[in-house]
Amino acid sequence: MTSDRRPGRPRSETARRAILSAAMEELQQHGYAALTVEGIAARAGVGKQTIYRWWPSKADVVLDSLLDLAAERITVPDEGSLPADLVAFLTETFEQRGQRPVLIGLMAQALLDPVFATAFRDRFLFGRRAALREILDRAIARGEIAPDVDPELLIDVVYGVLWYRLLLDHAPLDAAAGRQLASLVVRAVR
Amino acid sequence: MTSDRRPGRPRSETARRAILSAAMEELQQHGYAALTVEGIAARAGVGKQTIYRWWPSKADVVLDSLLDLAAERITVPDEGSLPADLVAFLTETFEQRGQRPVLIGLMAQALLDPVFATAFRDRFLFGRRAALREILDRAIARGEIAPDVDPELLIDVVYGVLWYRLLLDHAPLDAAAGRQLASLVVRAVR
Amino acid sequence: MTSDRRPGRPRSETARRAILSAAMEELQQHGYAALTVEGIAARAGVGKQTIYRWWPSKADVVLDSLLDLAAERITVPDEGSLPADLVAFLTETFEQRGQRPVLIGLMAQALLDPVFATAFRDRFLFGRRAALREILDRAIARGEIAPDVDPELLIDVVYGVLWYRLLLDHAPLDAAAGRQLASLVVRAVR
Amino acid sequence: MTSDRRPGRPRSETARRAILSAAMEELQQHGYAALTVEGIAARAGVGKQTIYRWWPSKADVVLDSLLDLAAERITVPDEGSLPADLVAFLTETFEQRGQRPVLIGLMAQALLDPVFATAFRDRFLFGRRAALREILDRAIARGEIAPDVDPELLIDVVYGVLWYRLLLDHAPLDAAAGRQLASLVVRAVR
DNA sequence: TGTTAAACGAGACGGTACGTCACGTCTTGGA
DNA sequence: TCCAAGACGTGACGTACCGTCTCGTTTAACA
Repeated sequence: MTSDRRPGRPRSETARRAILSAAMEELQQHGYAALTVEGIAARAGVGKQTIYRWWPSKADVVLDSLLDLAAERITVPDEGSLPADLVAFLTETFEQRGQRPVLIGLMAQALLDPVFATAFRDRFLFGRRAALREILDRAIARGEIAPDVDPELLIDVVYGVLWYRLLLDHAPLDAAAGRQLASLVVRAVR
Repeated sequence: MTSDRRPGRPRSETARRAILSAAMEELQQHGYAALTVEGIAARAGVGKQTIYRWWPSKADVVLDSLLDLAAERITVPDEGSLPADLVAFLTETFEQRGQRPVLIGLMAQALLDPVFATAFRDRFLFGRRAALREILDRAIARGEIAPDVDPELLIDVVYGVLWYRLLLDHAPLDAAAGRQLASLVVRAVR
Repeated sequence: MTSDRRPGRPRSETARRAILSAAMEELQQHGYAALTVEGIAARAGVGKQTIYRWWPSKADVVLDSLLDLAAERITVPDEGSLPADLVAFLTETFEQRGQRPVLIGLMAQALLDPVFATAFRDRFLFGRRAALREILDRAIARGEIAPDVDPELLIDVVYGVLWYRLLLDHAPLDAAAGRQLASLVVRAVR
Repeated sequence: MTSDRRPGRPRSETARRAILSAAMEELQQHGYAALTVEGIAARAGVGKQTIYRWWPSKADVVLDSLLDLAAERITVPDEGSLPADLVAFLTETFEQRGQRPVLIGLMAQALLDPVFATAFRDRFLFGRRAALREILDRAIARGEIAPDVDPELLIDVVYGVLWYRLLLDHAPLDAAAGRQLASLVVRAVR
């Protein structure tokens, strides 16, 4: 067994955390459009180079902040029936108050930068899809979903509505909306 | 009846068209992220001021280009039944090949700039929603949609899936996808 | 006869002067080593790009400042005899108090940057040499300089001593030093 | 008698020599302007700290390299007469081909950094002056120099011409130039 | 048929942030 | 204690665009 340390001064965990926090604070206060690498560095008390050394863009910093925060929070309910699972999952998912600035900022960046888009999909969005897929797979096993319904389309419907409302901000995004959508989905798969 | 002419040299229609074309060409060639006002002006053979005189931002130029192109193309099918209408509407809507760079660019801008977001919603997105709403209202009148189904949620489902796939680019966006979604919606509203 | 104006907004004379003054002030206060383009721009109330648009480097700004100031000051004495001319020329030339920071800064830059070195030679140093050459040519015509003495070497001697003392700062650089050198040169050319 | 050893690991002579060589190689290849501490360290296979531990700046490294190389080479001729000594000294001194990049780099640094300027003067330039002074003192003892001629000024003349040509690079710097200057000096001191 | 006034092209302007470079210092494990 | 390695805070670099401004020129309606 050998030491897995690389030579040289190790990466500063203090700086890493200061950067992630600073990014979230700047974002919450001034919005994603006003977010700058220089601003993050200044607030974190860190050199710009320390940011560029570890993250290819400011969006990747924000994504890491989000993943750090959301790490523990993905819970897949297992209530025994599709309607119960869906309501539990969607009411929780739809109550992402405060996350809107983060999510639309990341999405904006993903739309402008294909490289980041891949990271965003793989590290964030696809994880959420997998959680929902688990619920649907259990429902399929129980025979709660008609065999001619494509579960991937159902996932698109659920997250489509979520993101569409997140982006347009034209309709409420809360537990009630989650319940309403859950009931529509249940109706559609019979 | 009065002359609506203002004194001075009138706005140049030539310049206007050159700007809209240049914007679309730049966008198609280099993507929205690389679009700059200076680039548009240079390609159009126009001074920057001429752009700023008539549009508040480059996104508004692109939106105008899009609306110019799409002006005639919003047709609301009326086939006599919800399934037929939906299939007609969605197969056409989902076949927007080539429009993706424009649409995701505008959406990115809308996410970053709340002022433009309003313009984008009011001048583009809500128009699309209204078309679908017309179809649904006719179906409701015919009794094809259960009374406890909120048509606005149905619209969110349809455009949610459309935009979600447009943004993520993880699943096909074509006539087949349109038909699949149409059949799911029909199933859900019974 | 046509207007020789180029199209577009003309160069701002105000900005030009503000930049040259700011450069000289910064240089006098903090020295050439601490001179930065950002510092000049900030003090002049000007964007950095306005400096880069017109000067390839900060050294060229300083050189322009120097030439602006020194424009009128090159006077070639004509007293009728080599000793008198030399004393007049050297006492004046050697009394360049306050210019030392400027001159050694420019020389340092010229040593580090061959492109600027050419500009410095052609626009400043060779002009000084030409003035002395005029004096020597008159002396040659009068037969005051032995024919086997190369006037270019004499110029090197005079400016060599000047610059060597400027650079090393090990010996006085004043009117007395000028007189002493003048008498040595006169002695050498007999 | 005590051991002059300090505790701990002794300084690595290997590293010292690698640093001096690397500095000279970088300088000869890319010029002084492109010389960096990081570049020297990388080429020498040495940590940056090892350089900073022993030298205050990169210029001091180069100065040490130069002094290492030039250690043995200062020879003061003693031919019995001023003209012979001067010709011998100047022809040798002026033939410093290959040294130009080193010398102008060090001079540039000295002009920008007063601390290094002192080191450069004391450790390099004044040693050269002393050699010439020895020759002149012998000539004074022999009565070859008129008593009203300041030998320090003569030294300034000689090194002034040398450095002025080194800096401007406008005239040859070779044995012939050395002989020409020697004959002018001899003429001037009669 | 000139006068008036706004739009036009060109491009310079004061700014902001970018991503990079090198500085000189600090912090590891190993010699 | 020194060494190689390399991360750190710092600060300036030169560039790209922003949105505004100031030129001389063009183009129409009005006088």
